[in-house]
Amino acid sequence: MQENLVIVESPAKAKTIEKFLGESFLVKSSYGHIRDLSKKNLGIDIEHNFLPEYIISDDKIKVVQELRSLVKKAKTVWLASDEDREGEAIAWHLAEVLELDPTQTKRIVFHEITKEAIQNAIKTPRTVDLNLVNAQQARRILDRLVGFELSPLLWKKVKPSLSAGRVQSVAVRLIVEREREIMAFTQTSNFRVTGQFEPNNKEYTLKAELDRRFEEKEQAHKFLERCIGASFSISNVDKKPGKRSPAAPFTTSTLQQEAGRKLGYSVSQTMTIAQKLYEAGLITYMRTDSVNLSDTAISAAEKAIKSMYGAEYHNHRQYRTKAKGAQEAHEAIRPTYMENATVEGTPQERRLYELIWKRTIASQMSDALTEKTTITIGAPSIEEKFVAAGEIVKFDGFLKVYKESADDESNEDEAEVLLPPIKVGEHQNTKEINAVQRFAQRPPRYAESSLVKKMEELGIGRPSTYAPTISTIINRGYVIKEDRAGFERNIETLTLKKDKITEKVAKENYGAEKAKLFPSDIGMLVTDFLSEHFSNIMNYDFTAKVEKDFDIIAEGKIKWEEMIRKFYSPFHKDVELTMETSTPTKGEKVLGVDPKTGKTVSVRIGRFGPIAQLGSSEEEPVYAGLQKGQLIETITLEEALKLFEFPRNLGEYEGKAVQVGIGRFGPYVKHASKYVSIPKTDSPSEINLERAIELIEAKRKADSEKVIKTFNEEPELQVLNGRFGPYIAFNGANYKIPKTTDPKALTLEDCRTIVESQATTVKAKPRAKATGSKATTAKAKASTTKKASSKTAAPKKTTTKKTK
DNA sequence: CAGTGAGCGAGCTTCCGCTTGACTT
Repeated sequence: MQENLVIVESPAKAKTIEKFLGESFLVKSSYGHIRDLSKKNLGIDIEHNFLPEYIISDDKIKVVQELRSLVKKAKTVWLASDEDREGEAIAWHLAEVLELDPTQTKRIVFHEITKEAIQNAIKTPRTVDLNLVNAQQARRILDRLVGFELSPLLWKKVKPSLSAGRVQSVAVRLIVEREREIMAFTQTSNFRVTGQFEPNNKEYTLKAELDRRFEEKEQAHKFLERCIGASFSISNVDKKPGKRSPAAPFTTSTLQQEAGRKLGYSVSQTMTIAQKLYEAGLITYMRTDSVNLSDTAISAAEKAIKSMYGAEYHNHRQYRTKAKGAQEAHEAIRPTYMENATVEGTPQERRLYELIWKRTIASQMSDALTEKTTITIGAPSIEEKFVAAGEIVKFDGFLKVYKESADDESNEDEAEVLLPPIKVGEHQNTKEINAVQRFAQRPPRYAESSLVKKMEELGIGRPSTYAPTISTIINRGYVIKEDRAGFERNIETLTLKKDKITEKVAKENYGAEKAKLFPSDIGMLVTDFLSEHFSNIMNYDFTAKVEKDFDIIAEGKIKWEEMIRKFYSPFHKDVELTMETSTPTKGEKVLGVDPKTGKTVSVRIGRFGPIAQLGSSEEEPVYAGLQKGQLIETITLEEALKLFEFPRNLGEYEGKAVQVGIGRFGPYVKHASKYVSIPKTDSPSEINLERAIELIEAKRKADSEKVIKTFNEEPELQVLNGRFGPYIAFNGANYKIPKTTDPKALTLEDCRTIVESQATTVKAKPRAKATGSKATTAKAKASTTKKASSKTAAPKKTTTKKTK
């Protein structure tokens, strides 16, 4: 019987810590917060000094029950939640619920999971810091007040089920404002001049850029004219040493950014994979804002670097966290064992692990040493100079392992350029000089990861909420994550070659977006509404300001109720005033008059999204939904009028009408009550009958090929041809067919084997029907289903989670 | 992987931060 009960936040952590403590210690987890404000109402009694009503969360009732009985048996209870505001509150709630005296109960903390750190912590316990707890209560209550007073306002004035909050509303604002910057951006261009030079013996070619750009084509042309016959020579050669230093180890935010840029993972994907690595004991905790590495980690990294790369590659470094509002309860995200450059696991897990390993190791490596060479080329008759710049790496240092990537993908000149040995004064012949039109870059749209970066900069949100916040603003329909096709533009080029100037126009694609965040109409409308009435909360530094107050509460200098009162009185007045005075808004905008019918054309937000309306509401108006990518803010009268052209009648095919329409999933052709999507390459307003028939026939063909195989003995099982290739459909779930297998040759027995082998890994949710019991007995018989039992079995069983 | 419009009204929606599973809608 253990006489000590230690409670931590995470079960994985509990497992590791238990190993470090003696036999007399039992380590359990609270699984995060165990209580929260009641959700049935506000959960705060405003009349009674903001008295919070805490209740045990539904999913924590069992946890609390177990802890209660363990507490009874234990002599000493140790509250070992994280050392930050939230962790302190968890400890306090535990003390309250488990009926422990918070002024007596032992509270311990550690920042790294090592035997030494934990034993040290046990030696130096303190009690719960009630001031810090109060700071957390203030944080929690403020967020509830803001969220639960603003959201109903939106239901009333804009649309039901919407939401607003200190974090999400500001995140949406960032995206809305960026979009408006892009709308306001006017494209400018200039002419960039580059020259290729070579000496008389043609030993090398030098590529150099002119030190000025020209606004107008005529200027560039005149410059090229001046170059004809000019006598160029090397006027200067300059060499300078440079260096580059590695980036700090990963925090949640930087891991999300790099995994997004380098591996293409979404923020939530990254977190799910990291969670797996953490649970397997391969990395430290993945929700952290700290760049700190423990002493043991630093020396393990040193050992690994010296043995793998040599002593000259090692450089001891200590990093400081600079993120706003960082609480540093954990270490940076790093491998548990530095000597393991790779681990076992799924390809995704392996790649993320390697990224973490490289980043951590590189952070303890030497600077890269470089040499920058700048060569200047000029002619007596020409004022401007050509400059060739090159950089070579003299010592690669940390670059041997890791290079950070940038948000904008436009650094294609990063490649190492080795410049030839060159003498000052050497004559250069002009091989070719080009003046190429260059367009200024518009501001970039946010990707998930760059939004997280921005939020962290502003101190909005925490490592545990970045991913959920992005899901929220997408689920509420404020923001859309998608790809958009680019546009085409002309690029003018002037070329001087053999004393002749020629002009050329080339086409260039630009502005294509991949997995970027776009604001929706509702996102823009809500942002404007909130900004108008609650500018303080929508301010980018609102969180930073209240954080300062929370810190003062944590120091015990003011009471949390006072701080909340000061915030709430004016805030609540604004809410009431807005509720009474502001008129409900659907973002309606009149675009003009339809020249054909003389009726008014307007756009607004309808029940199912943005719509265009032809005619006033009294006279049975015609509606048309806006298309993907169209916004109320920017749609023109002409674009709106086009929407009313649908559905278009193209004529008849096989005696039945052929129509073109635009639906929820984009443009489609309708024929004999069947629908065929129109591909992006076709324009729905220009498509003709002939082409439509082509699409109908193509769809028929695809449909006829859809069913590859069926079996009489088992009608529920089918081999089908889908978007991603052939697959097996069985009982409402789908199973992939190995690439090496010919789907046509599959027998029913083969199919059953495939279904069975994937039943546990891919499909964790087969339809729970009467067949369910049959399926499980079948599984129980099969010998390959160890995984199944551990996954479907109740978690209380200590079936080993070893899968490899 | 499937699918292609919008009446009426009652009842419900919602926050941020800690943590993992559960498994239908």
